[in-house]
Amino acid sequence: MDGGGATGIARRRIGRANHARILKAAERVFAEVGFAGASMAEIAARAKLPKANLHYYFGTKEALYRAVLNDILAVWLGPMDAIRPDSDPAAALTEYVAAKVAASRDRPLASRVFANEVLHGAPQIERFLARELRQLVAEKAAVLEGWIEDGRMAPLDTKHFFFMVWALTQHYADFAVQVRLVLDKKRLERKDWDHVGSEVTRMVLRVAGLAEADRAASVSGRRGAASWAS
Amino acid sequence: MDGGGATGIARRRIGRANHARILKAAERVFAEVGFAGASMAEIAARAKLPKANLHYYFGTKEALYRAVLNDILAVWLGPMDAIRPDSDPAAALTEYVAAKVAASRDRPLASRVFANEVLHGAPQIERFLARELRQLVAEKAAVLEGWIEDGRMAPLDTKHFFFMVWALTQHYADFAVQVRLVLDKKRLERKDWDHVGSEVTRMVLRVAGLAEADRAASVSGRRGAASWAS
DNA sequence: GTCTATACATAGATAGAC
DNA sequence: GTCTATCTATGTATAGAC
Repeated sequence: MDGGGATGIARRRIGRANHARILKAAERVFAEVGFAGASMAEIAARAKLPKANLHYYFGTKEALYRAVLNDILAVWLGPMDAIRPDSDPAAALTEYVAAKVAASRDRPLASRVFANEVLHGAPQIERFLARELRQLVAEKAAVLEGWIEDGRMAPLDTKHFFFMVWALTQHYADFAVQVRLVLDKKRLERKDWDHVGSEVTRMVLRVAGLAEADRAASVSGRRGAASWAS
Repeated sequence: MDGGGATGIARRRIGRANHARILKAAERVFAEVGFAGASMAEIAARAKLPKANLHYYFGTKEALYRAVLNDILAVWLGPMDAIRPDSDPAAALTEYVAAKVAASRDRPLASRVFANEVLHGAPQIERFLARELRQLVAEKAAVLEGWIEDGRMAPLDTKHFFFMVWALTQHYADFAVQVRLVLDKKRLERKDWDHVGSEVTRMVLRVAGLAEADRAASVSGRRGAASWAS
């Protein structure tokens, strides 16, 4: 990591800037054509840097790809923080879905890189999925199970419930072209994304037995608050 | 397409067998590593045929890929036939979901090839998505809208409802590795797939306001049959 | 730290004997 | 119709001047 003639400070500042530029360009290219389809030359062109610089900073194409994935994984699980034992179920799920939809809207490239990796067998993140993700899902699924036992949420398989939320929300990033073509839109505008957010939220809340209609019924006394507990 | 010395019949029989072997091997390789990652040499090895034969039958890698996609598209939309105006909504949706889950279970490779294609911008099937798929969804969405108007189904955005069913069911083929690792299973057995089927069906019916609990409530008189129509 | 030139491997595709 | 040998392009990675 050392060499050159500039001072350490200047070197690091330039280094960080280039590092970030390369990561950004790489995320775009990996998202567009996948790991196998991406070429270092294309990434270098997007980053407006010579090809050799990429190898100077990251060594190999695989190492660069892992760096991109690493950036993604940290961001990817953040929204799950909304699920806590003391949260109001409807509010927590609404917040979780909103955060996941926002992620698909604001970082579709990250979603596609992740999807491509898993689609092809997760060769680079298998351990992450088997450990961190598995552990996190186990924890959050336990929270939902607590809510279900307390009659605060409709009974369901909590792990498959998470699969549903992921599938639904990430679909709008990963299958964006299909969504766009079926809806016959040039691109999704802000209002379209707001609509996606409200529709997905509605679906998730209905699955959890927490939709407006259900809650209204509950409030009006037609269905007791603990009616799911039976 | 003509040459050789064998009779037309024998030639075609051998030709068809090889044709099918190549398509099968190609589907597997394209599913595993994507279009860009697939090599004609690898596909030839899986089909146990010399590389040159692939070019003899299909010309180019892209043409072979299109042939694989073509086989998939026909199968892919079949399940939508279950959605008809005169169907019972709950029965039709149950049948539709069951067929889509069965497709993910029985033809996961086909699902992954399709997912990979769409994920990377659908360069080969853009026209199909913009025409056939768009038209089909418009038709079937209209059927659901009819059910909603008649108070036979909860109100929702019907096109996004289809996105939900696709996302949910195809998730189990496309993200199979993640599902397997999170659930800590070596592989999904028959009973696991049955469980997936019942959970996904339950979720979809709840979204449509047609779940057991809702229907029971409806029968017991706590909620009128037309309560969704308001 | 940066960049040009290049080594070496593998890709898709085809020629031409059988 | 089948298959071996080969052409040409492109890919990753690195050497070495600056």
